[in-house]
Amino acid sequence: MSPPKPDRTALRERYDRRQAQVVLDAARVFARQGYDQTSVPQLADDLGLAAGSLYHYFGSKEQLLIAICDQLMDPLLDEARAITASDDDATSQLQALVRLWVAHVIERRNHMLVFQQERHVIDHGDQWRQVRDHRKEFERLVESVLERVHRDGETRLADARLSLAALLGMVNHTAQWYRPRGRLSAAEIADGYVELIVAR
Amino acid sequence: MSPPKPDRTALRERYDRRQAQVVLDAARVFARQGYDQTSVPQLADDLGLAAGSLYHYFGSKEQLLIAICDQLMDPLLDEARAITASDDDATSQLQALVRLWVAHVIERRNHMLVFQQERHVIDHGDQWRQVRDHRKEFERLVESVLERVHRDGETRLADARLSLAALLGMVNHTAQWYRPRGRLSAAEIADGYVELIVAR
DNA sequence: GAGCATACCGAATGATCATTCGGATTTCGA
DNA sequence: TCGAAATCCGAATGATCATTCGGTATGCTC
Repeated sequence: MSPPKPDRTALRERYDRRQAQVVLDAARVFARQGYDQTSVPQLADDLGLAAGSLYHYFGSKEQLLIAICDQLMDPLLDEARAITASDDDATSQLQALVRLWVAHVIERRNHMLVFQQERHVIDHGDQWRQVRDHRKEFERLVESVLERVHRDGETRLADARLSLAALLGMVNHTAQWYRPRGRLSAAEIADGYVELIVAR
Repeated sequence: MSPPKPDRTALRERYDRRQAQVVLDAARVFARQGYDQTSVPQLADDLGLAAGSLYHYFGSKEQLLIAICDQLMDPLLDEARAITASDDDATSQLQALVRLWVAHVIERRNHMLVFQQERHVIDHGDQWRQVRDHRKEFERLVESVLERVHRDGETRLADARLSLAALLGMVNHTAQWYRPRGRLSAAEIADGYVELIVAR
């Protein structure tokens, strides 16, 4: 792993772009074959590279896995922060948040599948603190919005934490059944989920 | 793998019991460490056995994984069949089904976690047809009950298939957050889920 | 308690894997 | 177009793993 050294901006950008593309492609392969069942030479083959070349972009197979999780969580977390910082009422924030979230899960379906498959590594690994923290922060954002909806008397369930668990479950599960060109759009799915949680 | 040959019933039973216990223990270890990250010698060690001894009960590591999935799905499917064969109205059947299902997911939490982690193997492997078929049949049972609830005009969502996806997501996700001695009982959780889906 | 099938052991085997590295090739800046 | 840096290659390395097998220990049946 040896990214360009000085401030050669153009080179740096090319490197970053290529790296991001490798992450994207690797997510697709891992989602289908499994992270552990995919050897590095085989992965490189699928990406049109040689085994050694991958190590130009990633120090190890595990760091590649971390990069997949970062590519999933970082932009989601950024946008979620923006939504929850707005002045809208809690229920509107919840709807915006779930729409964003579902769209993200669908767009990065492969990342989600890898993320879920490797839950045990993420939960226990030493190098995984940042990924864990980001997931935790995102869940806390959803939780706090949901608690405000609850205080406004607009949740269906008496227990706000059960609402949270249910919402986490259904949204994240979307990655496993959604197919492009399906009957429902991301927004329709998201609005359905919100309708289940929120009392009208 | 050499189970007792003739009809020595007592021996056969002892063998089966021990085998089932190995499956149970293996599920716990795999849920924590991951199936691929757990070597057979290490697994054997955790079970208080030697590596070779495991092969007395299982022809391969993959067959052990299949046994874990069978131990999860088979009893669930049997009980689900009984519920959906009853004369109760659709909504009552749905509640009974979800209660059973949540209780099962909680009781066999480790199996569920392994099942979810190894989704890609189950989906694509050759020896996995039976596990796939059983999962499919269970989902169809839930689907058909849900469709009847829908026809009775008692679902919250206009789309019965979205209700199904949401329900599958939240129930299965329960394995990931439930802790024994938690605030909510299995039945309370199940009833909460049903409350979200069904219009009162 | 003799005889025997079962239950278990653990070192040996062969395959596979992640990673390394010396060098070939390509691309970029000037 | 030229030199240097970046990119890529792929065979070699050392470790790890699933599985096997020849053998011992255990405990049931008679």
